[in-house]
Amino acid sequence: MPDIEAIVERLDQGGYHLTDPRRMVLTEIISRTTPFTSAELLEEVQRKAPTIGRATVFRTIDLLCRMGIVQRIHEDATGGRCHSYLACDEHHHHHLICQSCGKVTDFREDATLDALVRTVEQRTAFRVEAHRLELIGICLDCQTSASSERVGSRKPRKSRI
Amino acid sequence: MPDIEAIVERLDQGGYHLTDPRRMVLTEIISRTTPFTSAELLEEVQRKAPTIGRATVFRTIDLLCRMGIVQRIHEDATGGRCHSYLACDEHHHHHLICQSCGKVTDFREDATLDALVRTVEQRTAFRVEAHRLELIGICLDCQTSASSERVGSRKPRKSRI
DNA sequence: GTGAGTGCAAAACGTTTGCATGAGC
DNA sequence: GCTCATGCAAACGTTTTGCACTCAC
Repeated sequence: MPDIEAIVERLDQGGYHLTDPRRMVLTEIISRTTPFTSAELLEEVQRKAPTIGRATVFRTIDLLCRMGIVQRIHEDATGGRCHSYLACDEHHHHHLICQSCGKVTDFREDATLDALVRTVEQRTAFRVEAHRLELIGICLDCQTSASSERVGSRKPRKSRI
Repeated sequence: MPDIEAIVERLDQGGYHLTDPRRMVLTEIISRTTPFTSAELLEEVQRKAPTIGRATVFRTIDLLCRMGIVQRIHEDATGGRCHSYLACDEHHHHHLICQSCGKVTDFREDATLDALVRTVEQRTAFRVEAHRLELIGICLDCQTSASSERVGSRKPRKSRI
């Protein structure tokens, strides 16, 4: 949960102006604790402030990504683009994603992971410089609330086959 | 490295025809050992066989994804779309991605990871059902070939800021 | 006042779809 | 011959860009 004042400070230091649309988008972003798509953010921003243009929303997301305030959830090593974002603090951590409600929790568990990395390095002669770990499962809330109704069915998407 | 005969067999069993364009795209896909984007695949396929249409390439990728022969590298829990693919075997494994040459190696290291998962489960009350781990680093080849020239500069992309 | 930021509209992209034609079984 | 698959082009949704205007500093 980043602090809006700290972000404003950093914007200022970077020579960026703090405009009303910027503040609006920023506020909306950091209020979210689950990953959001640009479309969702755009919709919400325009619902609250219809005058704000699409481009501004995208430009603000982009700026915040570059500042490290927002993460592309699956920013990857191959250059592909993904469409989910999440505001998060800057410390190294991993995500625990609830597949039922989409809630994302952070966790840190680097002791075990470091051991794993060392093992893999020895075995493969790879020099590991970064890692990305995501655990996908069911959060406590969803476990209890869905003890009867079957979970495991993700957000329904265009089904084929 | 999947075997083309086995895939053809599975296509057949699924009632799918083995057409020339399909074979062409399939061959191209399984010959790749590093992740590829649809654009790269499309370009290569059309370079070798200009008559093959975009849609066919996309439809073939899609079909192979559904059959589990191709993985969306960052298919995610939030519904976003990503654009990198990789042909890979069906066993559970993780990817070791060379940030210098893009080569992807598989590894399995579930003992350590299982321990980690258990730790996190206890700590967070999350029930973990799946995980995704990627290690990013430098493969042996790139370590030796680039011992003088500085690595760390990824594929140059539109640079901002 | 000046440069950064904005809204708008249009362009650019990657991907999907509808449809008539063509190929596999 | 029946179906599945194809190529084409148009549609679609998302993101970026060009531009004149506006606002924060």
